[in-house]
This record gives sequence, C-alpha cells and structure tokens, in this order.
Amino acid sequence: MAVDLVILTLRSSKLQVLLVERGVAPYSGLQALPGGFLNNAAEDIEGAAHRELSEEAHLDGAQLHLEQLGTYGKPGRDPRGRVISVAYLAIAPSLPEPIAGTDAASASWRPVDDVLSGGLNLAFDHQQILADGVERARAKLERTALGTAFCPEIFTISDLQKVYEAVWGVSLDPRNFYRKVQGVPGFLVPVESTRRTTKGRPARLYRAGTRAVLSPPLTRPEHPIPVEEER
Amino acid sequence: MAVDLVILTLRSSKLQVLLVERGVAPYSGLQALPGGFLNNAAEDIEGAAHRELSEEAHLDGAQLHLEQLGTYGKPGRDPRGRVISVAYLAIAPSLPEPIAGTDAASASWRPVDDVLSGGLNLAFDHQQILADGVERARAKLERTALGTAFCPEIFTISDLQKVYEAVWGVSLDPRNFYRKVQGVPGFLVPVESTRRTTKGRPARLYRAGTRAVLSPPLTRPEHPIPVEEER
DNA sequence: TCAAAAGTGTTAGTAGTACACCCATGC
DNA sequence: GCATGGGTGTACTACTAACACTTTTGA
Repeated sequence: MAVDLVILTLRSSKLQVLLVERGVAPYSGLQALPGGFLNNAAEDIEGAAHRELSEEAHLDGAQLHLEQLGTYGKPGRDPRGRVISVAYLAIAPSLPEPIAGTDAASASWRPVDDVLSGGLNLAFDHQQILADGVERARAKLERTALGTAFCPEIFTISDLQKVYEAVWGVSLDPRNFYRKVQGVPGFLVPVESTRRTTKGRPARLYRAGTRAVLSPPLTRPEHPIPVEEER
Repeated sequence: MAVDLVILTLRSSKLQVLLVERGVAPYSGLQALPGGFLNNAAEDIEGAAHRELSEEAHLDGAQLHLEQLGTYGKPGRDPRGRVISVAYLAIAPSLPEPIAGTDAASASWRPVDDVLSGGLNLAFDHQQILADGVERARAKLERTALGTAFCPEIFTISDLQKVYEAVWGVSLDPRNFYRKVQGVPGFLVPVESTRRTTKGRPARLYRAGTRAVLSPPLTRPEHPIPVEEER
C-alpha cells in the first residue's frame, strides 16, 4: 500500500504541480509524484498522505486542502510487484519560495500543461493520476469554493480570477467575474478597511467564507465537445 | 484488501440499493453492502468488483455502469483488524425479478431513503459509503448521461424522468424535461417507428447515445420540491 | 365519448455576456 | 495629467419555469 500526492499550486499565474526526481529504481532519474509506502499496517491512509506532504513538500496540512482522488491498483503498474496506491489531491496557496527540505534538491514545481502535453515523462502511471487530479480540480472550481485554497488567507477578487483562468485555461471578463463571485452568498467575506499597494486602484480584500458549495455554480466557458456520431 | 459495492437501481419509481444479510461475525445478522476480500495478491481491484457483482448480485458487468467511488481505510473500521476497502458504485437497470443466486436468500433491494434515514443500521461504515455513492449519483446525473444506466436498453423519456425524480427526490415538469433532454445532442437516440403499449398516447422510444457529458447540464432544483405521494 | 399520457407553443422572469463607463491610486 | 487596474451600469441575449393547449391512444 502506498500513497501518491498531486500537489497543485499557482505560480506565475500558471497551474503547477510538485514533482520529485526518483533516486532509486524503478524509473530512477525520472520525475514522479511525491509519495511513498505506508509506514506500518496500522497507519491511517489520510495520515500517511499528511506525512508525505510534510516530509516531501514541507507543507503542513493545517489549512491545506487535501482530498482523496482515487485508488490505482492495476497489476503491473509497479514493476516491483503488486502496489496499490491511494492518490490524494492537495491544493497549496502560492508560496513565495520553492520548496526547501530534505528532498529539496530533487523537488520542483512544473507547469501542469508542460507535463500533460507529454514533454515530460512521469514514472509509473503518474501521468494518468495527474490528469485525473487536474480534471477533479477543474470540475470542483465550478461548484465548490476550492479556488480559495489556491489563495493566501487574504486575497483580492482578481487573485481568485487568476486561479480560475489558470486552472480552466481560459480568460474571463473581470467585471462579470467580480459580480459573479460576489453574488454567491457565503463565498467571500470582505476584510474591512484594508487594501493593498498595486499599480492601479487598490482592491478590496477578502477571506474565504464558510460556504463550501457554490450556487449558482461558476460555469466554465464551454469547450468544444465533439459529438460522436451514432454508430 | 476488500471491495464493497453500492449497487443502485430503480424499483417502483424509488431509488433502491442491494443489501445482503451478514451470516458471520462481525455484525452477523446486520445488513451490509455486498463485497468481499480480494481473492489473491494479484487480482485486479476492478476485476474483483466485477466478480463480486456477479457472485453476490448475479449481474454481469457487460452493459452495467461501474465506477470507483473511494477507498475507506480508517483503522478500526473493521473489528477483525486492518481492512482497506475500495468502494465501487454500480448502476443497474430495473430488473423485473429480484436477484436470484447463491446468496439469494440474504440479498434484497431496499429503498435508499429508508436506509439513510436511519431506519436500518448497516455493518461497518457502510452507511457512509452508501451516502457517498448516492451523492455521487445525484451529482453525476447533472453533467453526465448516467441516468440512462438506470434504464433498459430501450426506454421512453418519461422513464428517464422517473430516474431523475427518484434519484434527486424532486418532481419535474414533464414538458420541460422532455425538451431539455432532447436539446442535448448525442444524449438520446430515437428508435424509429416504434412505440409501446401504455395507458395514454404511446411514447417515442430511445436508446442511450454516445454522449457521456451533458452540456448544457440538467440542473436539479435548488430547493427540492417534496415529491408528491404517488400510488 | 372520456381519461390519460405524450408532445407543442407561448410567455414572463431571470441569469449570463459584452461592453461603455466611472473611480482611485502611482507616477 | 495619464496609465492602470478596480468597480458599476446597462442593454441584449439565452435559457428556464410555468402552464395552456393539441395529439394519440385504450377503454
């Protein structure tokens, strides 16, 4: 039994994922998702995910979003033998500095687009796990407040808009986005009498509200869906 | 390692789940989700789900919807020791006869509402797994063609409407529902020059189309209207 | 003929989009 | 002042909900 982590964040307005370079066989030298085996037969699976998050990424799970993504257990996915891996999706707020820690030398943020477009091969079935994680994040942005997990505690509406644009890979009208998110009660909580130094007019600041499910949902612009012809 | 199955179907216009009575400790005599341990270290997890589906419910997975729901591995969830269970959600079309098979004596369909409202205690954490499965089904009806998995190969639009009403627990306007589903290209494929004996005017028949993702989605009413008592 | 269910037309209210415009700041 | 991003108003369009109405069958 193992756990693997898809840790997503926003850096330079791009959706990025944390990868580590494998130092041992199999797939030594290849990039992989952070993860590892359960410590012992009694370790809680989600506890193991938190432990790996801390060990490999030096992220404490306090205010970090962490959810189970799925379980990958096809025989043959690990050449060492039967390994069943429970994958978790973690969302981290933008952090100023790159991850520094024990495995720091081998850990790096990579733009998700670069990885998924095939420019970088991942070990095991990690490419698939990453794709599933990104799709989960895309879908959950529509109906839940997951977007705020990408933001620091205090943020502006345009910060949040950058999250949506990066994850969905679209560009949105800032004025309509502004009203849309404000129109969801409990999504954003204004932080009174505060602002931030920027270029133009200062923006109001917000904290994430308690509302977990967004209604009405924020719909992503419709991407072309090929209608398969009936056979 | 084990697999558990949430098998949902529509019977008497109600959403029902297949339960089995446990014959052995722990929780002997209680109702539980069908499931069991992996046969050996090399058995594929989804393969094991198919095997249990066949053994315990006598449903062949040919045209049956089956998807992974999640993995439940909290220490202590099984008094026998550490058991990690991968739960699957299966959707079965309405079957005329109750399940008949090796465990037939102990297997029965139960209305989901009765089980979730607490009238019936399930073994292990199966109540939670069932709740997660139902919520997954509810959500997927909005954006995917999952509803057709509840229907036989050939069905009418009002058959499909009954699925939505039962799963969501609402009542829908048949005329608007009719146009809504017809307006999704690739969702339904008309079966030409066929009809069915009923009470009123015969209905056109349809097969499920190849379109897996519905756009626009069918949105469930935000404030559920209590279903009027029928029959 | 009537009852029942299928299917169509129409309309009012509402949500989403596009975009013109004003506001508050740094330089 | 001007540039830049924040925030507001508004018209237009598309979708939805509600419901009157017509069609096609069995009895």
